Amino acid sequence: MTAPRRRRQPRQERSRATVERIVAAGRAVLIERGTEGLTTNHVAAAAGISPGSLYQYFGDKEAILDEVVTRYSDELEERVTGAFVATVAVRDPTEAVRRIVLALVDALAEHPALLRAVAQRMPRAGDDRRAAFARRVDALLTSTLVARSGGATRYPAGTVAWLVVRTVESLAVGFVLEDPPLGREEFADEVTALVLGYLARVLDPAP
Amino acid sequence: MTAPRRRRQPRQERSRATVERIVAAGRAVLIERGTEGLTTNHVAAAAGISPGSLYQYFGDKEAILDEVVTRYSDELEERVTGAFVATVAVRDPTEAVRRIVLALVDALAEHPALLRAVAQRMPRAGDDRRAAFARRVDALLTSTLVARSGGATRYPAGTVAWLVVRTVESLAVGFVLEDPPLGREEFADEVTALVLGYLARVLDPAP
DNA sequence: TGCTGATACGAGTTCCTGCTCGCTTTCAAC
DNA sequence: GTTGAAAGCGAGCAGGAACTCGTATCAGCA
Repeated sequence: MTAPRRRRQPRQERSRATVERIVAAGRAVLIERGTEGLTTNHVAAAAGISPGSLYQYFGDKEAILDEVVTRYSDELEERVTGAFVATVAVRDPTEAVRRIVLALVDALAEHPALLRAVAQRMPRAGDDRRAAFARRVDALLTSTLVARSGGATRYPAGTVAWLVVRTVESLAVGFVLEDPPLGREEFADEVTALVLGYLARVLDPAP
Repeated sequence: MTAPRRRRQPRQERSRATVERIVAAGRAVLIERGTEGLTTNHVAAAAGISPGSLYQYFGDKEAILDEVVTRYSDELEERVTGAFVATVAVRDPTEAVRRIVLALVDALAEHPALLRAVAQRMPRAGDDRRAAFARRVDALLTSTLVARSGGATRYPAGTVAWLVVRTVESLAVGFVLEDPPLGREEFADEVTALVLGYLARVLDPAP
């Protein structure tokens, strides 16, 4: 049996605030000290709380990290989704893709340290969170593709979406975390060219 | 002062073999138990050696991991370079790119566990190894691009190489580590289409 | 106001890690 | 055969991590 992720449901307002403080502290420690420096004592100290209190609400250290990552993922997803939505009215595909790419880059660039910490966790096999996240974005893109192309695709849209999403994601992450040889605008232009070049080739019924 | 990476130069044949056993054991433990399970005791046990003997040749645990990662990187680089070389004679760009992609995927797929362990280390900021590796592949691609295009590029070849290399690399890693919705051959075709679509668009002097 | 369960505390327990050091064994050179 | 440096050993040390538990405080209610 694994430890319970949550020990107690906070009932009073006070304890709900404590949970928030713990999560915020976890995020802060992750940003300041990285994955290595994320110890329960550090988190407790940063939250202005005793180590024991952590375990009132979280089964173990991992559960805290999980919560932090989940919220961060949700935040990112919200912004990306927002960019998609804000873009449905944009006729020009180039402009649409460009905007989405920029939204992603900007979202990621807000907390490079957090992104780095999360990226380190990402490649885990059984990580449902990342998989679920990617799948939702896949679905988003898939439906967009189908809508824009009128359903006339040579390949299953899911496959195309998988490639495009991972391409854009990893390029954006790389752009934020490494020091790339191009600027933000230029990056967006290039990625847009990359994506559209591929989509044009793949979506057109007649190659 | 940081610990010395190597303590003693092995003089006798016996000790040189010990170093090899340590590195091999480190690799094996990394594959079997992942980054978490890579403890000095485990490595020593796997090498059939006492913990103390590790420190005759390696300054600390990190130095062992470094050596394992270095050798793995070298191995990968060699195979990728080999694919590039074996491909210079191939006229058809589609076929050339396809072969290189397949070589990369196959190389990565040989030890998914090792790849996962290494990928986890990768996103570290100050990691020179990965940066150096990527830079060498960049250079390789850059020169290939310049050679094939006759020097007539709209963009600095280095920028193009950065994008292409990171795209292919991360797609290949994703293909091996996640469970992707396409097979090996199909994957190679799609990545080739993606890359060539971009290169065609970017390299042609007249769009 | 006094009672009760929820909340918070934090020193302490347990465990396991990386690493050391004094000793023993091996072996090449003389 | 002798010898001394190289190689190897492995119990054990120091440290720090995650986590516990007996105690104290607090908020809301009769």
